[in-house]
Amino acid sequence: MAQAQEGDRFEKKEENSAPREKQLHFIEQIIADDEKSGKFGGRVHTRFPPEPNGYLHIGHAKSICLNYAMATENNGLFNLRFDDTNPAKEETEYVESILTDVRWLGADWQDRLCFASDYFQQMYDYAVDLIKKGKAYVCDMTAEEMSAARGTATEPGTPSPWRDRTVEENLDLFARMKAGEFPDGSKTLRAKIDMASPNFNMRDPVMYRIVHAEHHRTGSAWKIYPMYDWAHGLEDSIEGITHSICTLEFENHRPLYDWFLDQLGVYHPQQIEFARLNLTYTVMSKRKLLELVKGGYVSGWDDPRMPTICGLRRRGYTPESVRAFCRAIGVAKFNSTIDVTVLENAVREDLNRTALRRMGVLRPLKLVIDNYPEGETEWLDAVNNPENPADGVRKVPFSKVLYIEQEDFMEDAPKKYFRLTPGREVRLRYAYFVTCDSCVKDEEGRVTEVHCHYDPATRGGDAPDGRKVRGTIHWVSAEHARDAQVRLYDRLFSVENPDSASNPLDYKEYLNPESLEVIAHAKVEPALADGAAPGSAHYQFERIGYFYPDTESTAGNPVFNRTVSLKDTWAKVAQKG
RNA sequence: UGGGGAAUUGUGUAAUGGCAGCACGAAUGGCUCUGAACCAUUUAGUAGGGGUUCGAAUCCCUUUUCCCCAACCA
Repeated sequence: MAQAQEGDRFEKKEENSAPREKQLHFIEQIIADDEKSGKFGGRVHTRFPPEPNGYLHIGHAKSICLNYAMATENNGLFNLRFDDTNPAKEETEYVESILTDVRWLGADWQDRLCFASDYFQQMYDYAVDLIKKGKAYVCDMTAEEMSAARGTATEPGTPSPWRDRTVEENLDLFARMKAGEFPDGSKTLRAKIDMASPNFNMRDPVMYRIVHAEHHRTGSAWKIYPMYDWAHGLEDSIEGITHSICTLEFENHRPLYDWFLDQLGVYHPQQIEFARLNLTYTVMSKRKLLELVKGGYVSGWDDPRMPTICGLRRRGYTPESVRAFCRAIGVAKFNSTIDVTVLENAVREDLNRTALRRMGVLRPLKLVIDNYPEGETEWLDAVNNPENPADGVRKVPFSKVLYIEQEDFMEDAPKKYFRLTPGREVRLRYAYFVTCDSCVKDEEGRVTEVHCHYDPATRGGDAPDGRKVRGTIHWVSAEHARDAQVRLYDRLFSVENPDSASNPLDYKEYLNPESLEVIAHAKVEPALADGAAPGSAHYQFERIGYFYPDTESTAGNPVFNRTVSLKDTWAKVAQKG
């Protein structure tokens, strides 16, 4: 290697070792470049454009977070816009839910709540303009005829017999379409582009169709409705959007997006496509989610097993955790599938910092402390959140008879089992050290009761002589325990990708029959029952997992949804044998 | 059999001709009044083949695989 070249390399190295800017993903890079070149006058304005025909899911969250982040990180603006151009599928119910979900996620559209339907007149005027330019025509073909004339991948389509109508005739017909003179499906307005284009989207695409239906906002004012390709670029243009971010399947549509805006000579935003989110063990298409709801496979859009925003919310996911997840998965053009454990870890990380610790026993087993005074109750201090001392301490009642978790006792325990087993001393969290003496069994050999004795000197959970115990278990005083229903959720599907070709059956065949387990009578400490109102707090049931009061929960009838379990190293050890 | 995209450790994502890095997972150890959290260490990658170059994940050629497109849906 020559000296000079060594020198070059060294300089490069110096450059690289300088403190580097945050690494940008490809959309951030495009925006940074545009700001540098002054392409949009340094402006950044994004939007999230849902069609109100279903509930938002985690995939939409990726898009919302992306668009909102691009705006806020660049001192820009973010619009929420309903793409309500198809009255047949859209409903106010969906508008309401979308508003709630976007707000919950924390994306703030300020005063820019937009509706495509507000632009219908303007779009109509633009269409008239296009007709006058000889770039659009009214076509009388039926949908079937049009499909047959579209051609194939290798052969061009055949031009519509109506393609060369005069401007006057087109203007007249289009006005009469608008006036409602023609039945559904009898005529369309089409762009006159290129029937031989290798891109089907350019083979004279439909701009307007006739639909005599009630629109959720404009009522029966309109008899014609714009198609997506025609409408979307106009919506972006009208709102002054700079970067129109959408998913990969619209890549083929970009030439058309550009064509319409160019023909009109109006303000022209830039469409950028990224890969939509796929998650293991679930489905993400609106059609399939709708089917799960309508078919009663789940309890509703907000069933905590659903990947919908409202389902995640009801399950106990926080907006912070969903945002952190969206940040973690990145943005690219590669069609990837994210392991659902990434989502689970995101909520664990957030809830570990913030959730209030409580004790609850899912599968109760009676523990009797033989040497503890009958009828006595002590109120012991328990830390609310060791990750945040400011959350303080609460009192937990302790007495002679307790409930512990069935799996925290084993009569014949393997060596690595640190919990209760005859002869072993463990700590009752925040209470006392107890040593197991014996157990009582029923006729079938099931353990019904465990007996132990305690060391009064270990009150609060510390041994004055400094002796250690390997295991600490949670408990609830039997006398003070309150009943709660606990719902344990598992993945909705039993295979990683219910949609994949490697799983040839209908996706519903792969529904996980054990995705919901209801525990009718869990035993929880009083503070949990008192804090069981919906939305009151996120909890960690110590050593078990994170739980969140269900929307049906009341103080008198507590219901907790398990958001996610704690990581369980012991389960792995036990499984290995 | 046309057009448009894409391929980097198990997963996801950087490196824009110059040390293949980061996160998550996993494994191991430490710590611990949660077998959690936390800390430390380890693990493992440029789809294949050619070429250009002092030097290629990056540029060129070629092969393979995957995704999207022929709704009056978005």
